[in-house]
Amino acid sequence: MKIATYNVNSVNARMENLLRWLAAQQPDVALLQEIKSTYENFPAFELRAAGYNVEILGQKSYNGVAILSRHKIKVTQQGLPEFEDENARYLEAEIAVNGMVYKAASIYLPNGNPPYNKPDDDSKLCYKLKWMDAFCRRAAVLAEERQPVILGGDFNVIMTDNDVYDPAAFRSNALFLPEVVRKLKAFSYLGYYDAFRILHQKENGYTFWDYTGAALRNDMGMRIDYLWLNAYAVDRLESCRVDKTPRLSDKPSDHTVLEVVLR
DNA sequence: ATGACGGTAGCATACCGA
Repeated sequence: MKIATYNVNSVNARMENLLRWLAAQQPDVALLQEIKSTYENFPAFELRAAGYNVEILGQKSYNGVAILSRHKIKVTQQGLPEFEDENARYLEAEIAVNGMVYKAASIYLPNGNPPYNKPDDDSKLCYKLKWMDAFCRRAAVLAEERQPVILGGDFNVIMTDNDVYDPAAFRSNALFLPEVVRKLKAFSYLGYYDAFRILHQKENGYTFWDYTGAALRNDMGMRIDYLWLNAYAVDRLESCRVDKTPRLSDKPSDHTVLEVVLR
C-alpha cells in the first residue's frame, strides 16, 4: 500500500502535473494540501476519471486539503475537533486497502510568519501554536487506535539543522522557532514516527524549494512535509522516499511528493 | 532587509506563502 503527501499549491493550477504523477506512481492514497479550491471548483470529475475517489475540505483562494484514494474513503473528521478554525487545514478518513483499515489525515499546518509589511505582528504565530495544541489533542486520541495511523502533510516545521539549507538564516523564522520545534517533538512523543528519518539519517530529505532564484538548482531546500506513522503503521514500513519528479517537471508546485510503502 | 516567483481574486493591485 503506497500513501503519499503532496502540497500542490492550487489543485486547479496543478492538474497536469498532478495527473502525470498519479499515473506514474499509482498511489493507493494521496494526501493533498493547499488545494486553494472550494468543493464546487474542485476538479473531481477528472480525478475520478483517473481512478481516484475524492474527499475534500475546501476553501476559497487559500488553504484547503483533500484525500484521494483508489479505494473507498470514509471521512472521520473535517477540521480539528473543538477548535474554531476559519481555515480548511485538517481532513481525516478511514480507508480499507487489501483488508487492512488505515486511518489517514491530510494536514496543512499554519505557516506562522508575519506579513512582510507587519514584521512585528505575532498573531499568525499565536494561531500556529494554538493550532498545534489542538492537533496534538487530536493526535493523542488517535494514538489509542489499534490500526495503522498515518498523519501526513505540510507541517511547516523544520525540526533540525540538517533539515534546511541555511539553519542560521532561519533561526528566527516561524518554521524553525524553538517553541514550534518543541511542539512538533511533543507531538511525536505521543507515539508517531517520522517515516523518512526512520529509514534515512544522512539524506537531507528536502520536500520544498522556493520558486525564486536558483533554490532548486542549488538544492537550497527544506524538509517540512512529513508522513508520521503510529506503531502499527511503522511495523509495516517498507520504504519512504522523496519523489522529486513533480518538482522538476513543468509548472511545478514549490513542494514535492513524499511517499511511503507499507506492506 | 528586500524581493525574487507563483497563485488567487478580479481588473489594479493586494494578500498569501516558507
